Amino acid sequence: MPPWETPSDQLPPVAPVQKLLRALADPVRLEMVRRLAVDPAAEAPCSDLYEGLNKSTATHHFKILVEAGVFHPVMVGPSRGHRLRRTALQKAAPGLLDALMAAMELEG
Amino acid sequence: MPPWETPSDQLPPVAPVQKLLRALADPVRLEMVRRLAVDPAAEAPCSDLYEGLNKSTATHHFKILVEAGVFHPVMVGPSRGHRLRRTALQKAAPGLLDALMAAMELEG
DNA sequence: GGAGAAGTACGATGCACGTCAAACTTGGAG
DNA sequence: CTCCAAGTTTGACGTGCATCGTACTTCTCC
Repeated sequence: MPPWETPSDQLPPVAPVQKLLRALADPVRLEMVRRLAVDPAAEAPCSDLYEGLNKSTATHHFKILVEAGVFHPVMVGPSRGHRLRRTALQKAAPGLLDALMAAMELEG
Repeated sequence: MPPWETPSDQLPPVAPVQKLLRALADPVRLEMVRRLAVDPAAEAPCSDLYEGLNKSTATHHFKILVEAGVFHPVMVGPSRGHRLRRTALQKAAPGLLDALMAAMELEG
């Protein structure tokens, strides 16, 4: 079964804090997360999450975010895409995502 | 004027989120922060913040944390040490430190 | 079925960074 | 003053990782 068909209640666990931080501590990935975080649906096709970047580089970053449990691969219409695992993240690191978004908001 | 005499209201600004995350996304440094975070005084001599690590490596990590605005160099009795800049952090990234500590608590 | 778009897989490359050892600095204790 | 403990500085080394180009897969649409 391809990853984008995995039911939401059987997703792999979110990674430990340390790995989570490493996943978020890259400008490209942080921007990817931000874009999904401000999206009401919290999901978007791959190409909506980056710009001016080689496709293979983008895939690399997606992989890291998925393995950290931040993203979950989904189908968005005809294209592949990713969904932000809000509730899982909130459970594993309560308030972390909110804090990051707030901080990014503060500094523009 | 040596850095440990800088008055608390003239400390350099906390780094932008991205740099903050990079500073925290290392197991050694995260542990250093945790130790100060659980300390009521929020300060300790250098040697209390690490173990089994070369001194120069520790200095290297301290430098990164100071430059990110997480630590502030102070004198702790006769030795040098560091203080966790709680309020500055709370202002720059509200809830971030709490979220991290909570997450670490959750996973033991 | 064929063509093209959208992602993925795989190597290669270059730089950042975590680590250490050794030499230097500084503050206290005797 | 001398010695020692505690940190810092500097230089070297190895690994991890972000990036890219190219080749491959897989989907959609005609």
